[in-house]
Amino acid sequence: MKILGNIMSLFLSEIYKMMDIVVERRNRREPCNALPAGWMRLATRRERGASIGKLDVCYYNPAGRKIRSKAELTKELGETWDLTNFDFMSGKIVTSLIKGSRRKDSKSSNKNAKAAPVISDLNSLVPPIRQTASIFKQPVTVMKTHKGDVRKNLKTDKEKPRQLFWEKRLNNISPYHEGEESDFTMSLPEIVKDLNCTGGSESNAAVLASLSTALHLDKKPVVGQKSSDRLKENPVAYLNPDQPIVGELEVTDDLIRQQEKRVLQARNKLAAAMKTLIHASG
DNA sequence: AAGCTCGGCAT
DNA sequence: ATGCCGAGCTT
Repeated sequence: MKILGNIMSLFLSEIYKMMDIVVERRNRREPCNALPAGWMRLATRRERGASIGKLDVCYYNPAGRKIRSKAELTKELGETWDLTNFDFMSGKIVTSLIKGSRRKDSKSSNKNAKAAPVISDLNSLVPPIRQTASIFKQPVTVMKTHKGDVRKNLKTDKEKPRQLFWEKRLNNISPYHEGEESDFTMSLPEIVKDLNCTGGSESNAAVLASLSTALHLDKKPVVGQKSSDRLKENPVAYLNPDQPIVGELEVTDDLIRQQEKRVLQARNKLAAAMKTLIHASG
């Protein structure tokens, strides 16, 4: 009986070895690009025992110390790295963890669709969700003061909660191109002004993140924040979450004409480049 | 002694 | 069902 069990587990471990070739390479530390540089991920398949086949995942910090749980990882990185949407098992940032995302699963989507692009890159464009979720169940008492008022109030209060200054959470993320030095900097136009209340020397990155996200995702016009001294004292009350964290933008006709000129120049440059390209190839 | 692996408790 | 960690086992 015992011999049969041994043969069985050997047989199973062989199957899992074969599966690992397709699914995931075993016993190999691999860099994890959802974590800071130098962090490695290791997945190990259990080969014997009652829990045979189970995948154990651990991480190694740049110093080589082993991290075995998300709790432990948070203890080490929580201050410096946003792990809200980090999935410990897969080592990737998972869109399904982001509140409000309703992505179709791969089975029901188009058969011809290519594999999803690196999800962690996409997520740098998604404004992070509110981080005040409590692990404890919070009791709620509904007080009915006026007859018939409750339903009406629920409807008007349905606005989604938002996090102010979520841009600060993108401070550790910077764009880079493979094989190039990652010293990306971008100067903003004169009319874009920091609100001067987000604090810190890295606020320019936050402003840029905020502005580019607004331009990329929102359909509303980007006009900036109404200038107010009270904003610095109480951003919760005076910050407009629909707008990027820059001062009120004053776009003059002159600026528009300047920009038109630059676009025209760029188009001419592109046309010339294409012309020489066609000439050279054809 | 350090690292690996699996059991088993907690959630 | 699954995350987490203790402890026995291996090197």
